[in-house]
Amino acid sequence: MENAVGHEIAEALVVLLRRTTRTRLHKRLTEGLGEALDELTYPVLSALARTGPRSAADLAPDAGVDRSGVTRRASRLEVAGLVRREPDPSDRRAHLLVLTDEGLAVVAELRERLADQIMAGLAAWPPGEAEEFARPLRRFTVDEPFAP
Amino acid sequence: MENAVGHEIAEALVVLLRRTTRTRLHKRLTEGLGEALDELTYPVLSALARTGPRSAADLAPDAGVDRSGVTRRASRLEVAGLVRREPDPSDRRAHLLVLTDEGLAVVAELRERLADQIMAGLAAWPPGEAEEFARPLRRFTVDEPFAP
DNA sequence: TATTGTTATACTCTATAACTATA
DNA sequence: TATAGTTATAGAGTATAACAATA
Repeated sequence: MENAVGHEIAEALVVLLRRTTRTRLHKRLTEGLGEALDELTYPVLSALARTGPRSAADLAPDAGVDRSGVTRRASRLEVAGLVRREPDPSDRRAHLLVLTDEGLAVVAELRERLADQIMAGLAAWPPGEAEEFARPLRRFTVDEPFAP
Repeated sequence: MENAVGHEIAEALVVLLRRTTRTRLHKRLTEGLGEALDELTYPVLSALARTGPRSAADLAPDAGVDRSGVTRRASRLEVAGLVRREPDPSDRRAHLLVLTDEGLAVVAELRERLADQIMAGLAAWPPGEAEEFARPLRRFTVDEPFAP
């Protein structure tokens, strides 16, 4: 077979990118953390934690929706007290979305859950293999796979 | 930091599982292969190629929708001539979804595209690293990550 | 004139619940 | 009675296009 490695990675990716993989993971992660937190609001919260306070327009590409989508999701998070809106000092048209203390705590909890979940799944792996896996996986995603 | 490896894999996964990653990939893969082929019908075609002829109910979990969703998507593929329905000899309630010759050709083309796309993105990697990455990635997905 | 956040509209896709036929 | 495929319905979420305010 030509390009066997490409095919092997491809097959794994198809499984990993299934819609149900994403949905299951997010459902499990956000379980019991309040109604505001689900598959839709999680990426907004997560992106905000990764990059710090940003406007909806800035956040949109990272959240995977357009700015109207960010508005809708952020409003749910705001009602739940996880996010607040602040005027942007450098642009009076814009608002900055900022994680509240409770929002920060929730993000920390989410990250712990995810990391634990993953390591639990890899518990049967030989020692050191997880580390060896993490490095190229990280590089693979940093290369912005399938970017436009 | 506690469980650093878990956190590292987690961060990479969050990026990889973004809705836009999935959408972009499928859009690029199915480009120019006819209107019937898109993000929705691709998983049906792909699962069918992986497992051989199956009923809609059987296929549903792999396609990530319920059986009514499989019916809708399979009907689009049938109109396009990529899939045909055959009576199930062992159960007269069921129909088997079968790839046509054209469907098989399209799947082969899709697989080539995906594998090429991936290897192109990894072209800058040191020799042998792609192979080292493929093995644990495959194991990771085979372990049914985040299964119920 | 362009871009901000927000909202209303039209559209797509889904799961649910029906339905008939068969196990 | 339960399960097959299919279809209609209701609900959720999106992008698009508007809007007023600011750049």
